[in-house]
Amino acid sequence: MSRYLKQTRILVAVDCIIFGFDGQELKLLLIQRGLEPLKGRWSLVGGFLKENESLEDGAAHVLQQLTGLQGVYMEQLYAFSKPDRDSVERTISVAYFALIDLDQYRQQLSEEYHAEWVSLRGLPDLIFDHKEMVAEAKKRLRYKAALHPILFELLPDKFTVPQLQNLYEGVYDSLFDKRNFSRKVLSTGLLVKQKSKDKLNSKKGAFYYKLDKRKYNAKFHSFLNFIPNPNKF
Amino acid sequence: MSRYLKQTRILVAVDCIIFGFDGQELKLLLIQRGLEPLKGRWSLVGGFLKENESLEDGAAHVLQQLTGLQGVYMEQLYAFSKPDRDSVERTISVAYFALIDLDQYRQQLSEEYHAEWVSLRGLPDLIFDHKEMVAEAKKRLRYKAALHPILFELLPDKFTVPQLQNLYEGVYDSLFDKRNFSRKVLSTGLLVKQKSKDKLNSKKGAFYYKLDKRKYNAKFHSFLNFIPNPNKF
DNA sequence: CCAAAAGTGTTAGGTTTACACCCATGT
DNA sequence: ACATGGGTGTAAACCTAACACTTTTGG
Repeated sequence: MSRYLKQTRILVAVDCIIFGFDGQELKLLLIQRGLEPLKGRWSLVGGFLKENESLEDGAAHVLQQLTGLQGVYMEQLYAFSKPDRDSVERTISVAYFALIDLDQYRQQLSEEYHAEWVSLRGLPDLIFDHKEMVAEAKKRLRYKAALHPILFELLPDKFTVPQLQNLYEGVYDSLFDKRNFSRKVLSTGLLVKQKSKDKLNSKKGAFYYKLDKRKYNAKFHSFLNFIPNPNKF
Repeated sequence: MSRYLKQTRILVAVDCIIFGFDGQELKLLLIQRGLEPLKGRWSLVGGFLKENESLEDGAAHVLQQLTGLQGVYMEQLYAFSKPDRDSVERTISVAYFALIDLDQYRQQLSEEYHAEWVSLRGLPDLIFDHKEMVAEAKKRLRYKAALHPILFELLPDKFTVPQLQNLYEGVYDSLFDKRNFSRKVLSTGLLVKQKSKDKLNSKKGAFYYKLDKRKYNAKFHSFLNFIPNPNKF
């Protein structure tokens, strides 16, 4: 293979903003950095792009290494490229955000990486421009969730409507009317009511629902308007 | 400065999908490639990222070199990274799309680059994965224009409502009801009616409008819903 | 005077919001 | 029996879409 002459080759990294929901609040999966410099400081999960990998592959590898999970929802967020963003060497980083069902992932939290789920409020300091990346990811998540049923990716297979509302309220840091919320959600036809109830969060119990995968895939790109007054956000 | 050891450094390019509107239809600014291989084949405008440049800077430089324009609307589209996407050498390319007022740019079309405005229907073959980039850019433009007043960036300072509708109809390849369209558009409060009329396109003449820059900036990120039945698209 | 494009109003249907009470059950 | 959270209905305001006729003027 020939090459382009006299051009600068640059390190390319992938960083993943991994959101999870524990039923109460939104969390981020962070690690304590393993290499010097800045060893021990909090950081997003990431890695350098390998010779024969696409960015999508790279992001999937990063996630799989850390969580063991595959087939997780992931989306390219943005390519960050300020020349001095990495203090060691010039690196551009393409950030991806991932949504994972925190329940499905209770395994070893890869001791090896000192990974932890950290509440989105009160994040610790992060290295480089990772804080900016997280801010962008939050913005994008809010934007997208206002229009598309993306937040289901954060929930387990079976979930209740109050749980779902809780999640939306967490993401938008507001309270929604439960009558309007459940009507809107159910009217999409995306949910299939189950016979069983979740009895953990109330005495009466709340019915479980499952996603109708077929309709979910079909309507994923439709504009659905789950939250009231979206222009407030 | 120290460096990361044993990591692969990769060529990083910036490619720009430049949309323009000539009053009739949407066009793309393409060039005939200057370097071998594939010399003379149609290509997006692009360049390699320089040592001390951010991607945003790189994209702005590319655009400025070709058109002489600055301060143009631009947005990062996506980082394309298939290992074999460039047949010469592995390169990742971060694509940006730009919207420019074709009138404001009637100058030399930089003979030097063999640039041309090409109609979006019936594009020629493009090198590498540039066709895919264009397809993504079209998708993004439609998506975004359904929600935000982004298409004004393609119009001259003064424009008429029928011209604006024309543009929307071009982007969505459909016809909209002019009564509903003008009501929606005017109800945003974004437009300021001028005294003068455009008499080129009709005998009666159509009033010119200008953007209220203040309100435009304020409402740019609001959800505005300019087109009917957005879920059709 | 005619063709061509601009401009404008109404109504019906649907969607969104605000709001309050009853239900089931574990303690 | 009571506290807790789950579940449901209605009416008013608003928004969207469908639809047709009049105006202006250059040729």
